[in-house]
Amino acid sequence: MKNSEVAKVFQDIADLLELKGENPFKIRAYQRVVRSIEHLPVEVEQLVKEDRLKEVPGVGEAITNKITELVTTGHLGYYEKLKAEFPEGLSALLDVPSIGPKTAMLLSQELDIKSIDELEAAIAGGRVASLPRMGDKTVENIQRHIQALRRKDRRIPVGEALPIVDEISAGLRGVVGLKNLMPAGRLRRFRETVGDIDLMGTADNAQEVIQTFVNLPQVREVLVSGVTKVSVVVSGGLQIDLRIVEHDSFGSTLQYFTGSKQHNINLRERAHRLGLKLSEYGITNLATEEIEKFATEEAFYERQGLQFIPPEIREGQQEIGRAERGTIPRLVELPDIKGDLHVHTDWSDGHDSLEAMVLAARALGYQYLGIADHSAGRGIAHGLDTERLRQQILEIKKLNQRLGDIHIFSGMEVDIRADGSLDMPDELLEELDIVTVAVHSGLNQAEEPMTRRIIKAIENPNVDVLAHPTCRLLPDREPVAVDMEAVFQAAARANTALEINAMPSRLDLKDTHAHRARELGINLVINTDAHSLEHLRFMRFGVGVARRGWAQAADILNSRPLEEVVAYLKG
DNA sequence: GCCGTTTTCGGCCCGACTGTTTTCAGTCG
Repeated sequence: MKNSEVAKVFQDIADLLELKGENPFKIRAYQRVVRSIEHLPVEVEQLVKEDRLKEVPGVGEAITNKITELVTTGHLGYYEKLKAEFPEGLSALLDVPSIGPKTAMLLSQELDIKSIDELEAAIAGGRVASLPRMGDKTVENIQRHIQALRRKDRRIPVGEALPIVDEISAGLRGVVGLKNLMPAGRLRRFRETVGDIDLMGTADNAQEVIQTFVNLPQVREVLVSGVTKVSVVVSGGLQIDLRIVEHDSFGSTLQYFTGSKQHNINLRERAHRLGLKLSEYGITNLATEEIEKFATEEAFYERQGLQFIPPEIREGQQEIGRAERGTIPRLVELPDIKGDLHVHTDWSDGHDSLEAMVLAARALGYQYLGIADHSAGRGIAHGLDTERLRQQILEIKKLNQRLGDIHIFSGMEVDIRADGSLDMPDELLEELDIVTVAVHSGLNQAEEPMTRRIIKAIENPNVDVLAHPTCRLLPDREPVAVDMEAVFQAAARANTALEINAMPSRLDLKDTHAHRARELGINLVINTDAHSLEHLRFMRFGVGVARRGWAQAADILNSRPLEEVVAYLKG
């Protein structure tokens, strides 16, 4: 049973306990476990086998027993019993913002409503407004939220959101006295998708910033406009909240709005034990009632005796304990990246020429670039056959002689066929500097053959890198069915590197996978898979994923200098 | 249901907003 399925069951349990009006702390305990499971680098099933569930934050004896029952029998008695107490589908009402457990139960008990459709019908019939504490405004509000939910409430990939922030920031650059403008929330933590954008900044004159902001050409609608906060919808339907705060409390405010929620809860619980109270305004000494303000996050963490915690790892897992002991590593950063080892050119389905891609990489300050056009099996992508690949190898040789200051690796993104064989003969692969392999077709294979297929490719001695290992596409296409733990074990044995594909729609490996691969000592490589010059800039998204997986520069193959990469590829 | 430099019981993060209220319940982030 997959972690996501286990997490779903416990999320359901939390929802049902809410409907039941259970002890809120018990509910929170379940919610905490859901978040822990979602961030787990290993499969829950494996932890059960090794009797290590207790190591997961928030998992105690009772939940250990429940998880064990669930993954070993595929069934959880407690959950089934709980479900039977409520009408099927009732918890779906909780998906509507402004409807919580109390309202959902009221609607269910008084009006026998158990779906969003039924709720809409009841509103239209005026039956909802007749309930106690249900005024016109409340009903209107619910209706609006249902419509928003129907219209489009999907999260967008971080790679689409960040360029919007860049544009907005550019538009606000002219405002005098505006400082510290930056995103908070999921975006700052580089979660792979975001629902809206939180922007924060400090200013001498908040009103001036807000006025400029609401008049930006991207702004389509202003939802709320207050003294220090404004919410707008930009073209494309994305909501952006901008908050302007005081310079001297920016640190604690930014920290608060960056989250994650679980990180902040853990931080506050700890602060409480130290006699302190944390809020977005600063740190209050509980004994003296005095409040201390913090202009920077660094100072905010330091006051609590903690090492600075990078936003990408603030997920309420191990990070606070590590910060206490001062053992948070220096995570990889964009400037550490010395090259890109997976780009396409117009030899296959890329937009730009080989030389143009090389020059663009050089302009980014890279020491090397790996060409990885498709193999012939990708007919639709003008994949290269053996003849054209030989020509390209020659072309790259000439270019390497002509340009002294950047090294070009000749390589290929070779298709892994359904049976695990490669779409290019081994003799030719031996001539290449770097061989990257990837699955592009037959994505619906069952887990067992798919796993065998990928492992067979990983174990080919000519293969250096497995690209976008799960083939998922954000926000819609699910990853292929594959036993990732088996893939990791095979990659570790064969010393094959695994790619973190930085394309915003891929981000594959994802954070938890990168974490696990790193634990096993597998080399990671962050590639853009660029199909045009502009795509080379996707690198920062891959770096974000690597950081979320706690990766250091030493874990990333393409953060090493040219000589070391050459040595690795020869080995 | 979890957890411990107040350790096996008694706590459990914090503040704001909204709407329906006349003192607060419910929801959210």
